[in-house]
Formats: sequence, C-alpha cells, structure tokens
Amino acid sequence: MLATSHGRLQARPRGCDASVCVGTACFYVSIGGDGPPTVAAPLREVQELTAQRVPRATARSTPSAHKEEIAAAFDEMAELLAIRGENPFRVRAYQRAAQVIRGLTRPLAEFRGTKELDALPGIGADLAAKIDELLHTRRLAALERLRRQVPAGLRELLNLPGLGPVRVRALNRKLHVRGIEDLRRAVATGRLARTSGFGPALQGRLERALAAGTAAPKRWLWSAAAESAEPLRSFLQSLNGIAEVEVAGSYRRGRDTVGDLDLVVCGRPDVDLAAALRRYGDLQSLVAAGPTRCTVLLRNGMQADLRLVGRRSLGSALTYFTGSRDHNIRLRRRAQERGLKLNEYGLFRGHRRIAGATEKEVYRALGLPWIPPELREDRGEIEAAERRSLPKLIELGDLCGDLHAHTDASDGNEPLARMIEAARGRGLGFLAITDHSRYLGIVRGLDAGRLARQIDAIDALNATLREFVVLKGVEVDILEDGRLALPLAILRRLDVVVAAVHSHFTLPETRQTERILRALEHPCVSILAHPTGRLIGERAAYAADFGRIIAAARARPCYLELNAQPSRLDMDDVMCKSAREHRVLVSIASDAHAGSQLANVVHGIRQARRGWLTAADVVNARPLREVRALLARTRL
DNA sequence: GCCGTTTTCGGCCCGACTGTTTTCAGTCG
Repeated sequence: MLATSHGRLQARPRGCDASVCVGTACFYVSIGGDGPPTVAAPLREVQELTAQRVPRATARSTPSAHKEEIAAAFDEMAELLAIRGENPFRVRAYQRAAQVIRGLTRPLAEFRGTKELDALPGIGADLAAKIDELLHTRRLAALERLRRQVPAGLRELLNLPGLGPVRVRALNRKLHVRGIEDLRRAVATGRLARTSGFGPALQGRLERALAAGTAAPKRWLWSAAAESAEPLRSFLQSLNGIAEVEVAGSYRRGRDTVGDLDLVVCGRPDVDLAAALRRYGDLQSLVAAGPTRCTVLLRNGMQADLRLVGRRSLGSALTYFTGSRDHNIRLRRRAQERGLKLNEYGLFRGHRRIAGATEKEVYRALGLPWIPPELREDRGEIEAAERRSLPKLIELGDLCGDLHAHTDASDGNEPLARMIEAARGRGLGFLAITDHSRYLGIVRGLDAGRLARQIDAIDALNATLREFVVLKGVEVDILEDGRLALPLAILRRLDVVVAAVHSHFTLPETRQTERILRALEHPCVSILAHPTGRLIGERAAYAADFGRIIAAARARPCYLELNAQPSRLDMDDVMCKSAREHRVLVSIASDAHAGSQLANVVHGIRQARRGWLTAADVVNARPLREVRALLARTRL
C-alpha cells in the first residue's frame, strides 16, 4: 500500500514486504505472493513473513505481532464460516473476538492460561482455547480445516459491492466460481446473467467493480478524508431546509484512517437530498437514493452515506451513525435490558420517544454520562462511564509547547526565526528545535560541531526573547547497535534529546528490541520519537516488543512520543492507552518541518483522545517550568 | 460462539435500500 499525495491508500507494487495493520483496520499485504493483494493476511502468510524475519530459534514475538496474527486468523475464520453459511452469530463471535484482541493493551503472553483469556469480554472457553493454540503453535487446526473446505479466492469476492456471503456461496455452488478471475469469466460469457438472483442491476454493479480493478476496501488518511468531508458538509449546510450537518462515523471517532464518510443531515423531511446532491460539483455518481438516505460516490472515489433526520432524532441519529458498531450494539442491548428500544430515530419505551434530540439525552436515559466519540470502540468506555470514571480527554488548548521540530539546518524548510514566529503565532510558550543528527544520509544532519553552534545561537536568541523559550534539542539517530549517533558531551548540553530509529527497520524482533532498550539506557535520552516506525498504509511497525519498551520507559524514566504527522500518528491509539496504563508520559509532537506544520498536533490530539489520554498524561501540556523539571528527570 | 440477578437454552441491534422476490432476502452500515 502506498499513501499518495492525496492520502488515498492504494495497492502497493509487488515486492512490498509488509502487512500493514493500522488500529483496527487491516490493509493489504503483499508478502512475496504473486496473487492479487488480499485484505488481512491469511495466517499462513503472516507465518511465512515472520519466519523470514525472525529465526525460529530466537523468535520472541511481540505482543502486537501476536495480537494481529490472532486477530487476522479470527477474521478469516469469520469470513470462511460466513461463506459456508454458518450461524451468523457464530460468525459475529469471531469478528468480535478479533476486535477485542486488537484493542488489548496488555500483551497476550501475559495472560496465564485459558482461564484468564476466558475472562475477556466475548471470549469463552472455545475461543480461549483457540487463542492458546495460536499462541503456542502459531497454527489453528480449525482454520486449516476451513481453508481446505472453502476456496481461498472466495474471501476476496466479499469485498465486491453487492456480494455478501450468501451470493458468494451461490456463485460457488451454481457457477463453480472459486475466485475473482472465475467471476470475470462468468460475467464475460453471460453465464452470470442466466443465473437466478443475479439480475441486470447487480451484474452491472459487479462489472463496474471488476473493471475498476482490485476488489478491496480502500481507506483514506483522516486528513485526506477531511478534504472531502468539509466541503461536502459546507455544501449541505448551505441548502434550504437544512439546519445542521455533522460528519459522523469513524471520521468523528477520529480514527487515523477513514473508509467512507457518514453524514447526518438534520432538516425538514421534504428536503430532496438526492436532487441537491446531483448539483454537487464533486459528485461522481449517485449510488442509492431514498427519501431519508443517500449514498454517493465522490470524484476521488470516496463514498459518502447521508441520512436525513428530524431535529427530535438528531442525537440518536448522531450516536447511531458515529458508531462504532460494537459500541452501538452495547448501547442497544443496554436499552433492551431496560425495556427500551434504541434506533436512529430515538430511544423508545413502547411507541413513546423518551430521548433522541441530543446525544447527551440518549446516554443519560441509558444511565450513562455522554461518552466522547473517540472512545466509542467498546474498549471499556461503557464500563468506565458506568463507574463515572471516564477520563477528561486532552484538548488542543491544553498544549503549551512542542518538543519536536526541525529547521533548515537539517531537513526542515524554514529558518529558526520563522519556526519561532509560527510557534508564537499558535500561542505556544516553548518550542524544542530537534534537527536531525548527521548519521542520516538523506538529510543535512548536524554533527557535533554544527550542533554546538546551533546551541550557542539558541542561547543568544533566548536572551532576546520575551515570554517564549526555544529549547535546545536534537533528533538523534539510534544506530543499529543501540548507540546514539552523537557523543555524550554534546548531548549533555541539550535540554531535550529525542532518540529515533530511522534505519535497519527489518532487524529480527529481539535485536530491534534490544537496540531500542539500549538507546533508552543512554543517560541523555528524554523521548523516544515515533516509537513503532510505522507509516500508515506504507510501512508496518517494525517488529519489537513494545510492552518491554513501555516498561523500560516507565522504569528509567523517559517519555514516548505521539508523532502527530498525519501519515505517522505513531503511537497508535492502543499503544497510547497502554502507555497511560503504565503511567508513561507522552509527548504530542508536531515533528514540523515548516512553521505551518506545527498544526499537525491537531491530528496528535485526536489520536491521544482515542488513546484515553488526559492533559496530565502529556509532557507538553504543562507550563515550561514543569516541562523542564520533567526533562531533568530523564537525565541520568 | 457467547452469555446469564428471569435464562445453562435460546436468545443474540436495528433499519434503509435494492432488486427481482411477487412478499422478502440480501447487503450495508
């Protein structure tokens, strides 16, 4: 997968070596195979990848690698069972288990036996045993049996529009379709047209999807989705009869990538959404249109689902379309338990609507405080709400400064003075200049001599500044063996040392982990930058034991960065939450290479909120005096 | 396959839209 300049994630050319899993979204993998990319690597392929990289004898899997491997296996189980026509609730149980596993902030290896696994929500004795089997053997007999029964190519068909498990099974049974090429032939030879259940409309849809190329869900970086969402919102807002427009869905939950846009349009019931949308300049086609619901395709290929609701339903509609699906299911079950019914139109007792106009009203009627959208993933937020212990999530205004920025002394685009001006313009009280060290070949990194001159220049500058301080820093490379790329003497002169991995991403897991742990032992390191090295949709996190890294950061102490570049957002939400649970402070850093990029922190704030972080969990959400004290604690 | 303060069996969230059904199944969110 590659992130294009528009942020749209596309199939990566052959030879790409990574499975890319972002939050709960699993992107294509092309792991040496010749076939078309598939969603969520089959376990077999993950095993092959792991085997290439980690010699069996020394393999010590990361919690995250284990988690993703197991979650992917359960996702595959779910799809194969669905195609076989098994009980949909059984299918759902596997999907839910995969979600639960992805959201775990504790390494699976810490769970002692199946009893503890069994205690996880949605995991019973059977799934606990399967997790255990995967943990110990990295295989799953039940999955291997299923694979022998269901042709591998059928899973990919599920990604085509209009094809669900029932029709895929019908294609296989009636036309002996075993994969996408078989389907293409069935369409071309007219066999599909003669098959009952596949009328001209459905066939046309399939033909268009097949012509468009790969059958796979696409996801956009949140920042790219915003470029489509905000103009569409403004357009709708300007229409007659429309009171309010909200972008809901994963966009509102602030996920780092977004699959499509969900818009809740509050207006008069006689508003003709479809007619209005036909006049929208960015429209490619109208996919479906009813009186209350429309699906459109935008010119860039992004899909938007719109729902027209009345004012009395705005809150319940917003809750419903914000999701996540698992969060909604929990809310609806909660309503059921109280003899109520929750749908997008409101919360009902019998036919009487008892809530619905605002989200707060709906949650209150369910006995809960309002839950911020970023937390609605069924990762403990409902339990926390019940206990009245939801975190007070950090906000943009809480940030007092930024601890990671570059100037044109290394690979930045603007001189120090411009960066300071931009930081002051944003109301910040301090900015750490952390240009690259020299080791990195692709940038004009600083050696000890140039860094010494920058330190002197910053000292002189600070003497002239009022109510603003430039912190002296560096983004120093962690060498392959865990040493840092600059000598101790120069690092001692700095206020903040941000250490980062920029090379040797494919070291075996144990070596990568030891490398980073060694770097964290350095007496000057304050912050580990972009801790997993991922580039969303392009490069997976490197193999490392992040549980050990978090524990080391806690013990030392030093801090972990949440890099706010929209294509990094590294750490992800689950790792942020894990850092918080281990009481490791986080630096939300713009990693700006120009003054305007200091605004990156809005993406970091979104991710931090998804990771349950409060202002107290964030280093740079404190005044400079406290930040200095915290940085001093990292000096050994 | 999970789950339970009515339940260890029988439930499992709910509704819109499409297409080809001739009264509703399948898909999607």
